[in-house]
Amino acid sequence: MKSLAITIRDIAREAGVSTATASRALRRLHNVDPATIARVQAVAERYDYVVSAAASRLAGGRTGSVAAITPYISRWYFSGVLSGVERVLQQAETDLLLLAAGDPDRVSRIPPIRHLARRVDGFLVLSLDPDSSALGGLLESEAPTVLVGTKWPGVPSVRIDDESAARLATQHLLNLGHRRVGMIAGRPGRSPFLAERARKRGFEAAVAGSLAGVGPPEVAYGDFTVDGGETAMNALLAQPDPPTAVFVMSDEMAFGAMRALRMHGLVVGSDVSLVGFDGHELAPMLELTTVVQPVADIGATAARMLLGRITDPGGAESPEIELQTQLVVRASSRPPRD
Amino acid sequence: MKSLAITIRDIAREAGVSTATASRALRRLHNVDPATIARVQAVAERYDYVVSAAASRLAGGRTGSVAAITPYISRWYFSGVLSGVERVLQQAETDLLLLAAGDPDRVSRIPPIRHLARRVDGFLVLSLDPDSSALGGLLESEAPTVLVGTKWPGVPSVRIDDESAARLATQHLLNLGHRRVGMIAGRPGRSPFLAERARKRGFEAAVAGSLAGVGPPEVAYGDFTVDGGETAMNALLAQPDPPTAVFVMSDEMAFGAMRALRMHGLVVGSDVSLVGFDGHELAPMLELTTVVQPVADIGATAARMLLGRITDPGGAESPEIELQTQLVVRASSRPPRD
DNA sequence: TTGTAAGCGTTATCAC
DNA sequence: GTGATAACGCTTACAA
Repeated sequence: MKSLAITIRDIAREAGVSTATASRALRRLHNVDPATIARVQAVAERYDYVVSAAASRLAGGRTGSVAAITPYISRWYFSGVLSGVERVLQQAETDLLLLAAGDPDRVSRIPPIRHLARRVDGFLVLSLDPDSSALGGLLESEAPTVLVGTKWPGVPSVRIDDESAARLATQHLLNLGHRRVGMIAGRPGRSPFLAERARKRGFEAAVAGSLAGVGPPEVAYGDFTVDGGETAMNALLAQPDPPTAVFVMSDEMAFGAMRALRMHGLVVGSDVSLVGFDGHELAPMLELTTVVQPVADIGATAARMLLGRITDPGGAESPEIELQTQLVVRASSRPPRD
Repeated sequence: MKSLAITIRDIAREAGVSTATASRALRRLHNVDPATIARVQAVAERYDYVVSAAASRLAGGRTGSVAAITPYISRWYFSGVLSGVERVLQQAETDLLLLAAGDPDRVSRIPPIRHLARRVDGFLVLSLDPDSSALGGLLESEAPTVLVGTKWPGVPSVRIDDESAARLATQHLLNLGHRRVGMIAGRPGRSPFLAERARKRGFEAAVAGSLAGVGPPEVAYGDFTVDGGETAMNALLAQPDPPTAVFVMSDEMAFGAMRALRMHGLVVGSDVSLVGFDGHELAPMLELTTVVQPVADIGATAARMLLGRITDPGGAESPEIELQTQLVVRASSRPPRD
């Protein structure tokens, strides 16, 4: 398969410079005559030439791509973040390598970082903690990395303040007058996701700081799925003294909880109040009160940060950016019956 | 930056063979002594060695990655398909390059195929027709390609039978006794998506073939979004003689339509019947009758086909695989009032 | 079946 | 500011 592709040599020859200069000009290095840059760029443009990432990488340059490591692809939060990531990378002409790690509780399916590091210029890690066995070596490798939805000392990150968002959401239920509030979280025990742990803390802090008379909260688990949310709500309703209001850690679980309530002949908002978390497209239509988080922005911001780290690894700072959330109140949360 | 990475030379030396043999052994070529293969593989394993994709590509080998070109990332259908794609590719130790093309009506954001072809071993194209300007050159390039959700002469593809699925869904409404049936499609005019055009045909065929007394169908457009579905339903209700049943081309639009009906004080299923298309997780909870399509399977199948084409380009056949759909009837579709 | 050696297309080093 | 030229790590004729 003879390669008919044109190479940097062709460009160099056509522009009347050496390949070395052509290479520099194409990368717009600073120690090149602006006139030369212009000429080379023009030729490249004319021939519709782009450097071979493989050759560039091999010679010690960039790969022109970054890897996003995510536990899931199709869940609402993750696909939303990835969408934002993609938009920014595309503009920067950087390729996106998608790696689905699968549930962190299960065996990881991610190839070792040191292998990947040869293929990409940097890493975007969604929700997974960098010390996770799935990410073995990420912290040691000096590869530019940005965390999304979690944080880690010395590593730049983009997230929301899950703890205070959860506290506010729960507080909203307490303010309405509810005294038996429950929670639907992802999974029992210590969650592998920092965000989930933070939301748990926020919920507990709100309950602990509330007026006297608030009973110990019931907690159920829905694994962040619709069906799981339904099961969890059923579990809560099976309690001797079920909560009149429930903080649910994701909108999708909240939708499932709504279904459970309906199956029990209960009316959302009247019999049991619900507050979700996410800002899912269907939240308005299902009248779900929820904490809206800017998923696409989160992804876009993280991607921009990563690109910055890649071009300027000197920036020793590791900012931890926190984006804003907003509690949007709808009919699913109302004062208790009595 | 001295590379501390171990190379094929190290492996070759350690195994007592030449780099050429090591290269062959690592790829398990057939003209290598099985004993040699075993020995080399063992050494590679021990040193945790993997070939450099960049070097391999440069030397004429595989890149070990494929590109998925998709209009959207976060919409239900696409994220579901991608999820299936990813699962298969991961097992095959093949990387996934994600390229979001954006809406085909708008200006394309995809880098020219001939550039991409240097970075990947093959293409997976979701929903976009290969003659789309966004995909300029894909058909000419001899790169292995598999289409998803569309088809094209001479190119292998994986899809469902959108036309007959739509016809069956519409027929279901007619069988219930509805005589004024409408449709909510994506966009007016000729859709850039073959699937949408096929669903339109299916709907029209059902209506055309129905008993006398069925009026000319009303059609509205919802751009495949929840909000769009709501707007479209409102448009249908504004007609002098609104339909009593509507075939909606996607579940998300159907959810929006439900919301519109509710806003008008109408009851889904009693006042107006609805049939969606997709099999969205929330369809059961919203009692939506819908055509369920196996999105993850579609992606997985396509990925497997592509991997096959890559390893064996000889397979001159271009199969057009059709996966099965299923009409799941729920409370949103019932006989008309009268 | 295995070895030798010539690239693959770029970047980095070191002169000029 | 620019030009030679040696890598970079691998695959693949061609030989043996």
